[in-house]
Amino acid sequence: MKAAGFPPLAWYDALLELRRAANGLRAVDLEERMLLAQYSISRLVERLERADLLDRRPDPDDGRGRLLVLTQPGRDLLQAMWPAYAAAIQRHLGAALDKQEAVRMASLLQKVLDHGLAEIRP
Amino acid sequence: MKAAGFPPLAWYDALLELRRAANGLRAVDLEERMLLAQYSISRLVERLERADLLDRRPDPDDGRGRLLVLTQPGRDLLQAMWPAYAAAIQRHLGAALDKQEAVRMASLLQKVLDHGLAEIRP
DNA sequence: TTGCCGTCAATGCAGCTGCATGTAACACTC
DNA sequence: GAGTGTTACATGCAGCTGCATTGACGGCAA
Repeated sequence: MKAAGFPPLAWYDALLELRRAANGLRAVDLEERMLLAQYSISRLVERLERADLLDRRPDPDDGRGRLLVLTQPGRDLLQAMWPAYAAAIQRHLGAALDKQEAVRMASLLQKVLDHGLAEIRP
Repeated sequence: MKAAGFPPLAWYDALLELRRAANGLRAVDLEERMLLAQYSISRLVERLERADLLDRRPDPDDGRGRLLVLTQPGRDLLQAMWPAYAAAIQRHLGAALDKQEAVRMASLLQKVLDHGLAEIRP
């Protein structure tokens, strides 16, 4: 799935969410949007910061929180990544299932997902 | 999916394959049976050996190969693991999909899998 | 025999997950 | 305002993946 030489897909996801939220996100918001565990977000953010793709600054409204904000390199990378990923997704999934099959697959996976979430947050 | 306090599912798989092959397997055979990458097998085996679940001995017929053989603790663990995993699988998948849905899901996943393999081993 | 190539396996590096636990800041109650 | 509980985030530990490279051996052809 991963386009060689490019950062992981999760990085793309995270950067995308940050770009959508013009004023930065708190980690907890990113967690919700990405459906990742708290510690996964924490470490993902750590790597992204190390790669200079985002800034992690204190939240003025909540001393516990951190505001995550895209850096310019983050924006640039986001721009550069999309074409490669679109092609990979098409290659690996698009080519395997036709439209109707993809819809069925999505609906089945959604059922599993709902079930899983129901168990996690009852 | 993981039953708390038990080793990972992959360990169970590996031990099971070893038990099936009465005279031990070479790593390359385990690789084929588990559909894991060469380095994944190598490291999985390393951990299993460290946990004293298998022995890794030189293959008399091929100086490059290693023969993987279950130890007694390996056999015992295998015995102990099954009930817990069966329950977990039922809980997470069995309860989410009815029989017909499960069959559809399996067939769709198989298509994706076939497609992926076709690309990897053309 | 020697030389080359392919095969079997190990390993460094980096990203990711889950579990458990720790720390700091907030919020609510008495 | 102190005590108690909750929330936001970080982190140690261990298992796992993928990529790239290496080392050792086997097989074969010149």
